[in-house]
Amino acid sequence: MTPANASSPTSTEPRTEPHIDSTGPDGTGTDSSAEGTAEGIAEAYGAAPDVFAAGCTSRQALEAVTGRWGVLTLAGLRDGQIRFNALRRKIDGVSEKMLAQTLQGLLRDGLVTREVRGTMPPHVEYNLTPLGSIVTEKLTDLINILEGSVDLVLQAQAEYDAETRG
Amino acid sequence: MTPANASSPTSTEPRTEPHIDSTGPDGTGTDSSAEGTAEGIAEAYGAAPDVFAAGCTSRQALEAVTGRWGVLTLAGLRDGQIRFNALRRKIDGVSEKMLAQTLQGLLRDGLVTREVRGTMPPHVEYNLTPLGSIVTEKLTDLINILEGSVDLVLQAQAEYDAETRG
DNA sequence: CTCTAAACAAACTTTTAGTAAGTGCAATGT
DNA sequence: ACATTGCACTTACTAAAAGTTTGTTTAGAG
Repeated sequence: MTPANASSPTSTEPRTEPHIDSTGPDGTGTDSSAEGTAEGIAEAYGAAPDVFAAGCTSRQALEAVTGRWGVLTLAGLRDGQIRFNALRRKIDGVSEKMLAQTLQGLLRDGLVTREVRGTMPPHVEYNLTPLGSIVTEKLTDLINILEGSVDLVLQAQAEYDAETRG
Repeated sequence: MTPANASSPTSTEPRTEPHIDSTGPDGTGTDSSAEGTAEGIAEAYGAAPDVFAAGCTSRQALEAVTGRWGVLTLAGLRDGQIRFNALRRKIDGVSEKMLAQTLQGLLRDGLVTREVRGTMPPHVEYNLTPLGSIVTEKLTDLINILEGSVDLVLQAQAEYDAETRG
């Protein structure tokens, strides 16, 4: 019943779509990435985007944002532009690969910008786009709530563990 | 330099901590889950929680919330209590295992409640806790932004793909 | 009686994340 | 002078998640 979705484009992985170019070799067709999926088609015809639908662009974006390192990456950019390795040092635990991949995903969805400065001692600055800023504002709210609720969370965890292990 | 963290407690996986019970066999010690980590200790001494720190409880909670299915699960609960399979049908693409795991993680962190009704044709209702409601509010804002920005995202994706594949 | 549905649990496979190492070049350290 | 370090990545390889399938228990429908 559940349609076996062969390609599972998840979170931060740079999504290289199958790209069914039905417009011919000249490639002048408007190329919306979710082409072929039911939601992609519905979207193209003006249907309301729905995150609960697996193929919806909004869900793809959500996955880029809320993937393992998405939130932290965006939060790391909230104080203005920052270089790759500075961001890496800021986010405790990210590997270079994951940060690069996450940034590429956010870049693709138009949430961050990338600016290459000096040619040779590589200097690259990342920053938020207007969309990225709005999204990051909400994420910052979320982070503040969670940081302010550690006591509550810790208590809930203790209770849960006591019940579970009993 | 980067300390190789052996145990990586991630997102939705029901975290069964090593549980270093230094209080003896009676186990009366207050058991805050991040015990042993630098951030856990700092937290216990009243330091401000920081999501950027790998061992912080707030980050654990963030990972439970923003994990692959966390946001969608919480969003699925925003209209009030709902049964397991109803939630599963609502969230296109979740497997039973993942939904159960995600719910357990959110349950442990005190974001959702679980209520077992009739004993035998299993009837279980899930709902948000006050904390979960606040968090879900912010997530709903985020979702609305993303659903309202599909055109922008689609455009950014097209541009990115054109540049990348060029 | 057989079948379905609910809410999971356990075993197994596939996908994704993390680790380690390599790249090219310049500024520092010894 | 010569090795080392830092920058911003990429590519192969390995560990850890997510996903799939099957099984469980018990009531009610047909």
